[in-house]
Amino acid sequence: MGTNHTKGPTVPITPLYRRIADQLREEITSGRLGPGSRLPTEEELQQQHGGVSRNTIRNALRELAAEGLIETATRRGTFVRQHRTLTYHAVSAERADRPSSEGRDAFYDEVHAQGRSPSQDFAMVIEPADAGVAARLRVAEGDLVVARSVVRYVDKRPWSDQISYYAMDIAEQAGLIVAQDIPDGTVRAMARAGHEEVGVVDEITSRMPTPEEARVLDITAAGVPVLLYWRTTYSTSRPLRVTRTMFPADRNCIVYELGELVAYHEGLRVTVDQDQAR
Amino acid sequence: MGTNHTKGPTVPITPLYRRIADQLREEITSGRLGPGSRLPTEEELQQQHGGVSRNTIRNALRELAAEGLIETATRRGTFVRQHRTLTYHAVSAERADRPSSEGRDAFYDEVHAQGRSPSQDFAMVIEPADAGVAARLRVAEGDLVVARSVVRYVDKRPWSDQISYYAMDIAEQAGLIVAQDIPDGTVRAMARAGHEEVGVVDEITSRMPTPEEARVLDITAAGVPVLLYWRTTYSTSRPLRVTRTMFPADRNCIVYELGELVAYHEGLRVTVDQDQAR
DNA sequence: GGTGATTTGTGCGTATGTATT
DNA sequence: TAATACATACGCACAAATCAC
Repeated sequence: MGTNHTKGPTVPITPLYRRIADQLREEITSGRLGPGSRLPTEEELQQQHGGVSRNTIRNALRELAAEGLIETATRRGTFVRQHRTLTYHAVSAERADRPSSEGRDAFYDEVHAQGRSPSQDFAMVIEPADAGVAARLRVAEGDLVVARSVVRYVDKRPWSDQISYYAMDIAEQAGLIVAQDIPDGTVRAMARAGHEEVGVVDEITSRMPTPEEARVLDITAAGVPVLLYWRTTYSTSRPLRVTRTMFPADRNCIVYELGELVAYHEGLRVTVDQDQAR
Repeated sequence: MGTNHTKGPTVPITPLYRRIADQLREEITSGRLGPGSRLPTEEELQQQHGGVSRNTIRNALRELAAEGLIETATRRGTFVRQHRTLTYHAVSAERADRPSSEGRDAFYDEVHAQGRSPSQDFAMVIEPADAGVAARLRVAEGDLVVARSVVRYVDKRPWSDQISYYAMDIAEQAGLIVAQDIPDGTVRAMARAGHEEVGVVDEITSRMPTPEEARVLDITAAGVPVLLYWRTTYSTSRPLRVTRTMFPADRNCIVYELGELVAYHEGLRVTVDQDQAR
């Protein structure tokens, strides 16, 4: 009540909780608090900073969590996040002479090569095209399109959420309207029906996930964005496919390899973590 | 003080602040609260939800801010963020027969074409290579490399933060150790010195910015990640250049156009916003 | 395998500062 | 100048999850 602790009559140009956050951040980025190490408890932090209120400490911690630097676990404490298993998701540039099969084989190969176990959930629905899909597929908004979705897992952990859209006529001709995975790949199925992919346009951006997206991709920590990756493929005459893939950004990296890369492949394939650890 | 408000004896499976956030999110995503529109004040929200505490409302709002959905301004209120000027940053796939000049011309053309004014701050320093640069450039960590950095602006607003690294010997031969922009482009300068870029490896990822990065890129709102884009280029025998570019993710999109795209260019170039608005 | 202690999660209340209208 | 509305900071209480014994 009357406890006026006349402590800060000075003008704290930067707020208290932010100064505390700055101090902790420095501990982390400098390496004194390495990945996986535990921070002091909230109460300890209160005392270390001259008995500030718990809310102030929590504000500071929330700041760092939003930056993706730490994560908290009830009862266990607060920990420096480790951007561990930074398996990178390579997207090789598709070439006209080597069409991939919707990436499925590539995914399996990639994951198997790393000694981990891939799996996936598949679904097919027919639905009206929203604005984004309609514009890319060049159909009218609301036209029915075939949507084939795959959620991929590595060691039972969700890795990517992908959905591909096809115009009705092409889907019918290529036999894509089946509620199962197409072993051979939809790309080859379309090619057999006379629709060969000869060019692609990729759009890559990023944003924070919705709670639903975070749930699907098992993003538990705050401060982890998703990578949004749209691929539109074309035959010589029209768009064939629109694929929208969402990745948790802390576990993935999109890689393009273009041109002559003998010099690249000669050297050892270095998979440095992409500056995630700052 | 002894006001024990025996209000919630029930088990609120989802916390109160989260339910309030869910409700507000629905208002926004459904469009009832459009971009730019103002939310009720915190006090109004308290009343609308049966007189909950202000902290609870603020928790809900912080949730939405961290998702990039809203932003708050002292005294003015809380607003639905508008992912407005979604100018997209096109990165055309470089081809061996058409090397670009470090992107500078491309940037100027791109921005000018949209009737906006580009500008940039340039700097050159010689510094030891960190682990990421060293591995990509295939020099030893700590070896001195030439770093040429550019911060690009569109209408005086920061757009990207880019820094390119060159091995010392190549930089000397190509005359890159000058503290000015090279009008012709460093790529052509290297080519003249016998180091021609014939292949590139791009790595794209995303994370939340550090406060310093947010300051440089003028990212004021919470919940806005940055796109991290590494390009390593190769001659037939070795890595030539490592370029690290950082973009605010809410204003940028990286685009690749690969293969034959007559069908794409025939149709109007649709620049749909990339699902940023959900 | 339960019990208690620890630690974060949620929610309440209050006061004052600061920027803007 | 005054009022408004968000920002920061203090305090408290209890719940829930987990770890150690």
